[in-house]
Amino acid sequence: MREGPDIARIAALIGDPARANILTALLSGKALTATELAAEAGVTAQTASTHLARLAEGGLIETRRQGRHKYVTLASEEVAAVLEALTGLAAGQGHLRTRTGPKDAELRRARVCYNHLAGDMGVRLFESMAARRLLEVRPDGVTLAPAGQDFVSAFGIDLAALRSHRTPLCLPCLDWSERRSHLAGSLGRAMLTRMQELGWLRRAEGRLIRVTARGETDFARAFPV
Amino acid sequence: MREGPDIARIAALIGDPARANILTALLSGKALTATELAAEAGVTAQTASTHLARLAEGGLIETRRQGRHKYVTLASEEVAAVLEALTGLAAGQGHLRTRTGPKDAELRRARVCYNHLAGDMGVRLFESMAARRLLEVRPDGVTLAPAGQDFVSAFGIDLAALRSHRTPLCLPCLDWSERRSHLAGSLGRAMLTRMQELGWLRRAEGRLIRVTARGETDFARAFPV
DNA sequence: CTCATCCTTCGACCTCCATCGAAGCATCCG
DNA sequence: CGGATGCTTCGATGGAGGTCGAAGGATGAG
Repeated sequence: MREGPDIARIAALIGDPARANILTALLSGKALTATELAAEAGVTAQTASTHLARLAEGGLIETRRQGRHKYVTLASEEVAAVLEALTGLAAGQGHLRTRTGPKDAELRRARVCYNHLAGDMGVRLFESMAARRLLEVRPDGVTLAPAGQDFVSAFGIDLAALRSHRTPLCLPCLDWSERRSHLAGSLGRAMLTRMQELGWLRRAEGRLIRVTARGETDFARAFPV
Repeated sequence: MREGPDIARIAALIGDPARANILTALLSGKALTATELAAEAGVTAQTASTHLARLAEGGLIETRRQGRHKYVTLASEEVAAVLEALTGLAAGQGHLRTRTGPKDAELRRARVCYNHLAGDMGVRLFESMAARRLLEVRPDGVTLAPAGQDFVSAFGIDLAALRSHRTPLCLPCLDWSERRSHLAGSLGRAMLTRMQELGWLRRAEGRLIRVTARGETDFARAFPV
């Protein structure tokens, strides 16, 4: 018997293939219904129901009832961090469950990581803003510099509204495909949705993102390397 | 059936209490023998043997035979990162396996995280060096600045010897107790052992570290905030 | 060589739990 | 009010795997 937090309890929850599929699907940040998750995990609605009950009791997901639907999201960014760390370790071992299809290349390029932009594009955005001193990167975290506030507002984001939330504005998030940081936090979320508004990106199935032709050129101009 | 890395396989390995105990014990960075780990996990030698075989086959640990002893270490820093992330999540939920003894406060103060200094002291060291520009902290990683090279050499560390290893020199590592970064990588390891040579620290049982009186004052002088 | 220590393999037991069929609620629609 | 959809609970089944006793190598000590 050792002291310390009970990591086995949490790891065992993630350790079932059906539940791991559910959690991975939720990494997209979208709130999914129970039946959608059942299909995603490849099990019937009954088994998915018991899995969701377990995950909720274990504090990994949060559920919210709306009419006769049950919407499910990850409970916190920390849960997402654990999942990304696990994904990174599994990917590093080269143990893929199925052979890597053409989707994987797209997934490495641009994808959604708990509601913010990840992959190659996410890293480019983060590093471009850091290099131009729009973001202050310090060991204890990332903050938005004064010049960055002007930049972000000009980009079409309502900073005051973001600050009214309790969630932190800027957070770094380590990428499993690029092994470099990208921008998380409420600002990361807002920038992703803003890019969709601008018609730069379109969400495909799962956490995949498709970049439009205009998005390609405008992104390169707005976030030079 | 989803694409992507197989995180369930790894999570299931961590998800057994006995194996989780073994892995947590290995977070100290020390190479432990199979029987020591069996005692640590609270199981007999036979069951520990099968667990170790599974963990090795899953790529989480590495073993090395020396005489009739079998020494076990974690396979990589990435494995340690996953374990620390899980520990952080579990600690955040307040789900402790046993009640927090007086040891916990000491553990938060100074401990060993896969062979480098973590806890409050680890964070202080990292931030002191970053503030004095001895470390260059950038979004894609941490490097040792020229001034930092002189500092580290004066501290009594053979940089050339460290560079000859394949492992990276500097790595940031997120702390579960402090939620801030501290210094990992081969330099982090070297600094920990150097502090032990200087008589600043003494290793207690597990991953706990005791700070000597001289270490207290000398550390504050060498790494001011 | 002989004994002790460390570790592994084998076999048997037993518990846990993922899964699905069937039925039961709750909600929305017409 | 029915009928349909989304979700949950119950019960039975089956399989996976954690556990330990017993026995068998392998290594080192005397």
